[in-house]
Amino acid sequence: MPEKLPSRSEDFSEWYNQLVLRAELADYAPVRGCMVVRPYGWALWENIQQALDRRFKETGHVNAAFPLFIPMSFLEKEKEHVEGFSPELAVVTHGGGEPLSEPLVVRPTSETIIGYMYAKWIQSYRDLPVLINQWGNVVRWELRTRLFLRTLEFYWQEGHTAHATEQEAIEETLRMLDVYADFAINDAAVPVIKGKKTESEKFAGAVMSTTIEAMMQDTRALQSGTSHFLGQNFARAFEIRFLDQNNQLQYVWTTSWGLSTRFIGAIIMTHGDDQGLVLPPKLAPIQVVIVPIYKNDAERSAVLETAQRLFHELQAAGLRVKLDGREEMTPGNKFYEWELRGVPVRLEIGPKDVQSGSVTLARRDRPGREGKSTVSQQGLPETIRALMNDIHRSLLERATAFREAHIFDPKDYAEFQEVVQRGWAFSWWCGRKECEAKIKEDTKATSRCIPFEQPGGSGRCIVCGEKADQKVYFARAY
RNA sequence: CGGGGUGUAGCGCAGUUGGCCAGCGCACCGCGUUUGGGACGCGGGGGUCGGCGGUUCAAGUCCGCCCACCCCGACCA
Repeated sequence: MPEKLPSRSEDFSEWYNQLVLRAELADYAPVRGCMVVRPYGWALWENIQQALDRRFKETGHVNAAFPLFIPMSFLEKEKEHVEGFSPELAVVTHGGGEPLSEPLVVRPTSETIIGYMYAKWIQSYRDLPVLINQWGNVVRWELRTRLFLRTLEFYWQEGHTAHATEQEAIEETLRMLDVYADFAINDAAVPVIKGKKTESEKFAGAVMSTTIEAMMQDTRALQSGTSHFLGQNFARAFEIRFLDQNNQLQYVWTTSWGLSTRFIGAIIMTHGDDQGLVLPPKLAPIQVVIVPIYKNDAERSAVLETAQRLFHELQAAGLRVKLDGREEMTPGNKFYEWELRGVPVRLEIGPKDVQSGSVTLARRDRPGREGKSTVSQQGLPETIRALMNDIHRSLLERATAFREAHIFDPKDYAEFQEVVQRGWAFSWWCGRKECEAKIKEDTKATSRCIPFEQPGGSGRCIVCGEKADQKVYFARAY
């Protein structure tokens, strides 16, 4: 039978790589750094999309689609933007067998081409705000790639909004960060910390970048979603102007915000265990798997009849259910397989259950015997709903407790350098680039965010000892 | 792009100082027996040994070049 997964403690990154492949979330494509998202992985992504899209619609956004190709000159219109992205651009120089008069960039993000269109569409304050989101793919020519975490091409959504006032654009930026945090916590059971990026970590072309940061089980940080206040930078670059109520020509204020398939990596590394994936119930492609157990034909037909009846009952109750009727595989083998693939709830139905009107329930967040219980077939959908809520709650609690146990408040820089190798440091920082750079140089840890939730007061910079009025999370990051 | 490593069946590997027909485990296909935590028997299919060139009577094995991938650094959602 398939060998065991490497354990997280012996080799976390190998655990991750093998898990992605073996759970059939994704596979390596024939192009270096590119991945194929397999049906199971895509189903997970579709559930993420639905959860987010619903929230985008609720907050007044509409979807649209912009081109994959962007004229090179567009990128060059915003100075910081082009400086940030030019090293990682894929550029198309030929089309239809002829050299192009102007190279086309495969979009690394769409601020520029959307800015160009907004300039055409926006004339008056009556046209504002523009609240558009796009689901799509982008390409960034990364040097070191990992499935889901960093690939040359990835799937995401990017929201792009334009507003009449700075205030309104900042509010939008923060509102969408809240949407991400709400999704992460309440749908993915991934606890996140909301905050601001430092100058050196912010998006190329942004005035302010905000982020949700999550801690993986190896204690590294993963930026799981970002929302940017772009000020008038792109408005000026693309002449996005409107006439206000006083007939004055003004530049709009824009925002952009994105969450990518990287989030799948966050789910894997937040909840996964040594048996495999542990998917949060609300996003799991299969929420309940039914494994029938029998020895002979008589048992087989009785068990399958019950299994099918319960399958339809659960399906009718709106649960994503799978009945695993494969004849060639033993139940034990199926248990291992569905555990590897992270299905939150497993239902075992055997002759004894048929007899007594019960089923055996196994919850994925507690592997082995410990997670098993026998429950009545009566009211099974409700029982399972309650169980899934409990699983969600316990995943979130466990991940939060893990994170809290690995956030440190080092007393001095020596201790800082030590703790940042086994967790995050939450430390005072004076705000100077040099101190931030020294940390990166000495420890490979970077500033993750300046959390909105601050202890208040002031302290001394962990590096230079100068007065500091903000505390910052520092961590090694993906 | 620098440092290190690996390329033999889908996956994991073995293959002696070069020697006849390139092997093993798992997976896969067929038949039968099995099935409450990774079943078993029998029978099968599957290979330009990463690529190109060289040395040799003879290359998976020796030499050169190239390619791909993995790990470590510089860039990053």
